[in-house]
Order: sequence, then structure tokens, then C-alpha cells
Amino acid sequence: MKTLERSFYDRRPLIVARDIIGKKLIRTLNDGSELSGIIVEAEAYEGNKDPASHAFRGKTPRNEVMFGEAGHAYVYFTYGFHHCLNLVTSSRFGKASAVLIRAVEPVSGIEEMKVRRKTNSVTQLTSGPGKLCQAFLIDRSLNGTDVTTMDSPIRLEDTSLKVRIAISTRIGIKQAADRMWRFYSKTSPYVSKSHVNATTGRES
DNA sequence: CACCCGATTATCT
DNA sequence: GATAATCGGGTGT
Repeated sequence: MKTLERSFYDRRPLIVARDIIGKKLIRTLNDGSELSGIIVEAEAYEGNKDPASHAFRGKTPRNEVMFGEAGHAYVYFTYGFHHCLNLVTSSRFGKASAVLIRAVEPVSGIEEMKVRRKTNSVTQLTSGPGKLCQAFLIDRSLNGTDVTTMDSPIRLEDTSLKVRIAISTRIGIKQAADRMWRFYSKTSPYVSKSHVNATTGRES
């Protein structure tokens, strides 16, 4: 399967957020080893037209990647603990749009992810935006990375997977909380569920 | 330069 | 359901 090119990302974020479900995320480390997973959850952020977006109030040092070319990674640090991975989408329908990758289903490098996440529970490895960045060793040093080349440390591959997609409001935001801009695999056990107890598996 | 709080997670009750 | 952990971006003084 081939690396997704810029034209994939250079569309409106709602389209990309839906279409990115089922694609494979591949992280190549400095030693050449690979970690990968199938994207099962993503959200659209429409830049300067979206009150929930970091880019809503204009360009700052943190969000400037969002104002650049589609197909680059926007990685930010939040809550003093976590990194989140976004992919910049088209600027033709409003400036600075991006898609937040919220969860993947681990495919390869699972043993290494377990070490980094300090758990043996496979469903806990990458079922959340902060979790997957920890598992995939993604931090701000990768902010701005062009993800459209074969040798990029982060890239996406096309797949032939057919995924049943569900739609909902976005998670963890207060502004524009009613917009149905979250897309996820209807059947995947790897979709983020922050209200689910990690050890008991019970919903609270 | 002080203050507030966040596109989260783990752990406790 | 609630909260601690812990950093730094963004805003306003």
C-alpha cells in the first residue's frame, strides 16, 4: 500500500477526518524500527472558523504549523503531561484546519508500546490522543513534520479496509460542543473512552 | 510577569 | 463522579 500524498490532506477537515478512519499510521523511529496502527477515531478542527480550534484566535508560535501547508504534523503538549497528534488539512475553505488523531488499533510494535505505556492491556495502548502519542513516541520534536514522504518519521498508508463509521460531537471541548465533527469506527474496541475505568473496564 | 486553565489520563471513592 | 498530576501557552496587567 502506498503512502498517502498531499492531495489526501488538502481537502476540508471534515472530509479528511472521515476518510482517515481505516488508514494506517506508521511511525519510523531513529533506529529504523516501525510502530503502526489503524486509525479508528479522529476529529475535525476548522481553524479560524471553529471556536474549539487552537487557531481560532489567529496565528501564534504554538499553532503556526496549522497555518501552513496541508500534510504536515501539528503536535502540541497539553495538561502538563500529554502530546496530541494532528494532521494539517486544506486552507482553501478557511485558514488553519486540522484533524486530531484520537485513537488507533495497534498493528505492529505492540511489545514496544507496552513498555512505553507501562501496561500489558492492548486496548489501553493507543485508545486516546495522549496515549497513542506516548505509545508511538510522538512529541513536539515532530511538530511540523511533512508526513507525505516515504522516509518521514510519521506517515500514513492507504489500506483497503472497509470501516463502518459513526459520528458524534467532539470530546473534551467547551466551545462549539454541539458540532458533529468526531468520526470513529463503530465496532472498534480501541476507540477512546475516557469515562471507562482502565482496570475494571466498567463505564462510570 | 502573574494568572488561568486546557483537543488528557490514571486512580481513587 | 471526582480529582491529582504538572507544564506552558495565551491573555491581560
